[in-house]
Amino acid sequence: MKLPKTYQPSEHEDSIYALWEKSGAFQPSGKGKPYSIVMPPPNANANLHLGHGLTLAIEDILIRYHRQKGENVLFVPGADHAGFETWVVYEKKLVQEGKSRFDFSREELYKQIWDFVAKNKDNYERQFRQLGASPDWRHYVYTLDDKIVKRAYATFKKMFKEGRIYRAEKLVNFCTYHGTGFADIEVAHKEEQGHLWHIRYPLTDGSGEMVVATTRPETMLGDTAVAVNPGDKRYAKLVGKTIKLPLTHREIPILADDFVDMEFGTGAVKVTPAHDPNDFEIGQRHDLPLISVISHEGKLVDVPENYRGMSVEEGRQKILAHLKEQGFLLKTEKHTHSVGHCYKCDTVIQPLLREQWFIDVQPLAKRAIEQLKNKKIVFHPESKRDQLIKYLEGLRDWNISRQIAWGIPIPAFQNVDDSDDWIYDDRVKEEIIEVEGKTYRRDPDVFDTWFSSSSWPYATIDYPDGDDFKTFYPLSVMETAADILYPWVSRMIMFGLYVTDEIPFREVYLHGLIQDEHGQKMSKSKGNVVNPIDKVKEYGSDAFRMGIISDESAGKNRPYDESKLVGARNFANKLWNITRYIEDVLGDETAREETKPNTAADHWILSKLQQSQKKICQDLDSYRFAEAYNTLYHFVWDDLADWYIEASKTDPNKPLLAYLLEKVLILAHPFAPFLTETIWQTLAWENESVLAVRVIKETSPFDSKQAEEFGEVQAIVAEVRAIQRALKVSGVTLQHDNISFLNNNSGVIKRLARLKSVAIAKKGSGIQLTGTKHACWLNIEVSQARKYAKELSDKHERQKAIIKQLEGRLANKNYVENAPGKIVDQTRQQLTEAKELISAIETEQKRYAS
RNA sequence: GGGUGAUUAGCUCAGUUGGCUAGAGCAUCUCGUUUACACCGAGAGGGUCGGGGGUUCGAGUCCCUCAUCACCCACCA
Repeated sequence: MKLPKTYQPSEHEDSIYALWEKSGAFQPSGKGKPYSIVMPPPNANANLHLGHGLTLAIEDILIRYHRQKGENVLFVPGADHAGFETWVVYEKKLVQEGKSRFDFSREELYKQIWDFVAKNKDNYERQFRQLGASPDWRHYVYTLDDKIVKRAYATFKKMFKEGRIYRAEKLVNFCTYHGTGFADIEVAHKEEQGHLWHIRYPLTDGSGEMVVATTRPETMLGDTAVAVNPGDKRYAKLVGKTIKLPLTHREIPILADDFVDMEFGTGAVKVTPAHDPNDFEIGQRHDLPLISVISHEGKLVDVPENYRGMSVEEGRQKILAHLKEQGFLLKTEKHTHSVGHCYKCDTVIQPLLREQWFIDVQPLAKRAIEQLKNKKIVFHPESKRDQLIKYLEGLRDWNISRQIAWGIPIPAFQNVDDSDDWIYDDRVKEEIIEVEGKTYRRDPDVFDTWFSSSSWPYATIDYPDGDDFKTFYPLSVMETAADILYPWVSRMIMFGLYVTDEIPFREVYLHGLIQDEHGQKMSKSKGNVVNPIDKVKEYGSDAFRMGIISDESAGKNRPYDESKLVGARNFANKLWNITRYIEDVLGDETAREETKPNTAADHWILSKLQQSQKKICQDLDSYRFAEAYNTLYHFVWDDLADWYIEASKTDPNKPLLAYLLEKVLILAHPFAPFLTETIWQTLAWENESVLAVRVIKETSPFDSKQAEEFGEVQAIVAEVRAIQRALKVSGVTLQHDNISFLNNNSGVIKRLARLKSVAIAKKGSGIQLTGTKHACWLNIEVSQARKYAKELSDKHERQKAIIKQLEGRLANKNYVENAPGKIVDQTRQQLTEAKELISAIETEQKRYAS
């Protein structure tokens, strides 16, 4: 025996992977229909988590399966510099070392982080190999590669020239800890228990007061108006008058604006255009001045001296205390509201005025929405399409500037003498450039990472002139995590249409989050993170892959379940042992080209193979990974191992066994690439043959009538086993009146049912089987068999119930008239069979009763 | 405030256009060492498909409603 008793993944995986790479198995074949997937680039600097494991499992199953269909397959691997994410990690490291980002110039920081990431990048590439991913590594792309940066610049330039990108001073979501702005979508909103403070604002003319309600009293120092609804009778007379703002004594107008909700609070709103997006818009409509009272460091500035330099929270307390002292604070209410936080450090996001680059997204969104509505892209799950459309419809302009060092520098320069004069230029290594006799200074900011990754589907394959682009675009599938539908998928679609005039991919498959076993989100802080590489080491790469997809359903979050990995490990071992057995039986006889099914079992297993292969292919074509795996599992374990191989032990059909093994290895390959290739290489049935590039072919023909007859064998075996168990007998003989079917299958039945023999006899005494159309009986004394009467009577009851139900159905005129003829016939057929069965049971019962 | 998904066996989940007695894996229990495999084999038990209503000859599946849970979006001062 060449193979050891259990499959030891770690002994084979590395060398098998090396073999694949050396053989060129992962390269596009250049023949057949193009099929392409570009990997969502994982953060090059981070450790893999289960999400990566799932992503690669799904993508690699698709990729390997499409290779097996004979397609021209391109799988592009990549890695992400992950701008802000990595920046945060690096900054933490600096802090641990007692340094800070302020100790270095941006250029120095960029260089340091580049080296820092470079060290970790190899780590993740190795881990992808351990997971069995089969990309063409020659195509490896890093998000800071020249071609990606150039593409980002080309897009920026096009948008800049066409007026799709503009520079403006607007309110930006700003994290005062990290010192950078964010796009709307990056802000993490949280429900918080806060307060609604009612503050008296006295009229300047002394004729009374207004009461405003606010959750952020500290911003009152930047108020430039009080607004009421134009239809609010309570305040109609006051519109046009002015307020004397408490604490600062600044005079501000009372104005009417539709935005104000009469029902909320007091119906009067303080307007702080520099620190609230709604107020900003009111300010624009009414031409109000902008007074910034919070700095980018989160301190109060441009305020009366006694508040200056305080943090927002300190200032709030101080101001409230003063308002109270001076009798301006009318009341304090509890109030829950949603507050934006930095998703990394949890600092409250401040809307701050800042000049940034924005993309005018609605025109881009419009095109995307059109294509989505026309179903030009297929979604799995389908429901995500409408969600995406809704999102795009409400999308506001996208802030793409980030004030961090780690990222792609924005290729824009500002005239030092004219702050409104911005030009595009890609000489980003220069801080100062001269153009047409004017001096320009580079924008110190970098792009939002998502800006460059929006071009990922075509930038990676060399748009516009590369051969890959011409062959493989649009991509076949974009497979990624459901939670980046908005930040990434939406933008790839918008950018793809804008830049290439085509949808970037034909289908989108979104997978859900893998939570911990209790349904909690996995996170470092909770300490419930599972490292996929640990699991690969524990159970094998294939077991990890099969286990992780065995519950997969598009778009659905689901808990991690280690027992699935154990089950998959056992399945891998089952396949291993099937191989050991077949190899042992075959010896040197490995011919398998011509299958000649002889027995009912032979025909039956070929029919099962055909059904299973068809089902697996259909399931994979429709992204039903768990179903496909399940079909494979049951074909291999139940049909092949438990029935066919056991049946074949009496008289093995060697070419057929060899044929079945090869077929199974091919079918199982996308699910268990290492195991199947290891087996294939160990068998060495063909020289220089790599399983990974073999294609799925039509299965061998069989006779379906004979295949069906194996069902009788199974029925007889099952009943004999049941009787023997019930009566605790063994060594019995099955007798029949020279029936050819039983003669033909006697060896198999004897073996599977653990009989002493199958013999010909004249209708004799003993227990007659009731579950088969063939008359046969066991040589067990009726007296002894009486013990079996209970089982028989249970069986009788069950049959009676079935008959009653079927008869009832057929007695229902409406059913017979309205149900399709096929269904009604089926019911009649069932009734006939049930009656035959019950009469056989009754005959037996009478014999015991005597 | 808006949206999406979920609710099926003890646990984790399938159940594709409504149609055999609702399935699987794990767990539990019984029996078993038989030319690969105890990471095994043969079996068994376990479900009023979240509640209520409706459509239909027929509903886990379609419609309405209620409840619970989860997630996402949102500029409610």
